[in-house]
Amino acid sequence: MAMGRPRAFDADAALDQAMEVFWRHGYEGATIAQLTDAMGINPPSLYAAFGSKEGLLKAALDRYSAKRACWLEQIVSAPTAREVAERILMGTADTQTDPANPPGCLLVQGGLACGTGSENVPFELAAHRAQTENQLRDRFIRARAEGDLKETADPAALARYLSAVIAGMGVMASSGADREALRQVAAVSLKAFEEQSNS
Amino acid sequence: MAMGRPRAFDADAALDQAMEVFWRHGYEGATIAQLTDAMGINPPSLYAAFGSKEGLLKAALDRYSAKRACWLEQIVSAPTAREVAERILMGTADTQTDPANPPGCLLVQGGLACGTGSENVPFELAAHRAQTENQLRDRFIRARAEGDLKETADPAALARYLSAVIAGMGVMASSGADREALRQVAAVSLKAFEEQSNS
DNA sequence: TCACATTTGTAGCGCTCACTACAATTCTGG
DNA sequence: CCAGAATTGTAGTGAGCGCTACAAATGTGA
Repeated sequence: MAMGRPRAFDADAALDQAMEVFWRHGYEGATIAQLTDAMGINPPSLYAAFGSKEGLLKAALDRYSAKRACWLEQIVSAPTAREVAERILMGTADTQTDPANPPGCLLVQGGLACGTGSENVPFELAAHRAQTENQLRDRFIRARAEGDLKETADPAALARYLSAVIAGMGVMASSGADREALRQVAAVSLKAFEEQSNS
Repeated sequence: MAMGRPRAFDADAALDQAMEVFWRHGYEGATIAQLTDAMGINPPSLYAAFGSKEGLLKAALDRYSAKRACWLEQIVSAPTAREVAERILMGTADTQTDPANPPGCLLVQGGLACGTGSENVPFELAAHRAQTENQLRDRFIRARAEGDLKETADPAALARYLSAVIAGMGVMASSGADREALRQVAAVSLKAFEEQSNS
């Protein structure tokens, strides 16, 4: 048996470039030509490795989520629910205005509404956003069990709330809001949290 | 002088239909064929009346904002800042899940990131979103002057916060969140407000 | 009634899109 | 060193995009 010509590009590095293009232009706004240019490969290589434009997006989303997972681990390991909220809100304000990346969040700007033939792209993004919300909810359930959140607090509602604020910050960042503006939003959001907290 | 053949369609009614298409599919996802079908006219009529696809979007956005303006007037006429916040949050939860419209908000799903040639579409949407934020800010400045908000409260930050939460609710609604979920978010958001309020 | 101004419907323009056929290239197993 | 397997670069493919030329239709003013 022969094993064939080896791939001449690094799939993860190429995915990082594709991620940035989707992030900046959205799924429908990103063209194959832009993607292949950024990835430094030709269309046949792209299709051999990822199957389709949508397949490439899914791979990029998985990579995005994988990177994000470590970051989230750090955040939910904070000692109290209030501190989890503070870290994720302030952290979001910083990462969404990090000049190393396009402004905002790939999971928001990637595409909330798409044309015929790409109807499942928005669902795909939503599924990834839900990961964060679920992780927060689980953390807050634990926080309530530990007496760290009031008995009357609703962990799922709090997680959903943070998820909404984070998405909203992404919308603001995508239209040019600066870091200070996002931190202000984070600071106000946090006040809603302190009311539910025992710490 | 002759006045020419009169237009055979109602521009506002046609704009309502176009608005819905942009709302559901986003700017780039909406095709001229879908738009003309929904509007009940042919392409030349569309281009004679609105100039271009982007011109049509702007007209649809203006109409969207005009309708929204009355609604907002009602809201900022509430007696206290806290009640303004409650009305706009709960009202948003309802309108963004109104089955008469596509879910979410046109100013969010219309297009946060677009491809080459449509770079100003996201800015256009952002400008319309800013109208709401400015109106809220002005209302909160007044509220603080009236002693209705604490002296330490920052009207601009509060308006920005509400604007972010509303955008975040739009993101959630676009991916299928139901009315109850949005109301939960609204309820939690409101707690951040009560802390700044004297009523 | 007739010249003129404007809209309408038909048909199709050039262009770019996502995607691929194909042959040359580059590797491994024997 | 060669046969086979996989990737690479070139050069397109058909389809759908935003948009428009053109002639027929429909109104107004003189």
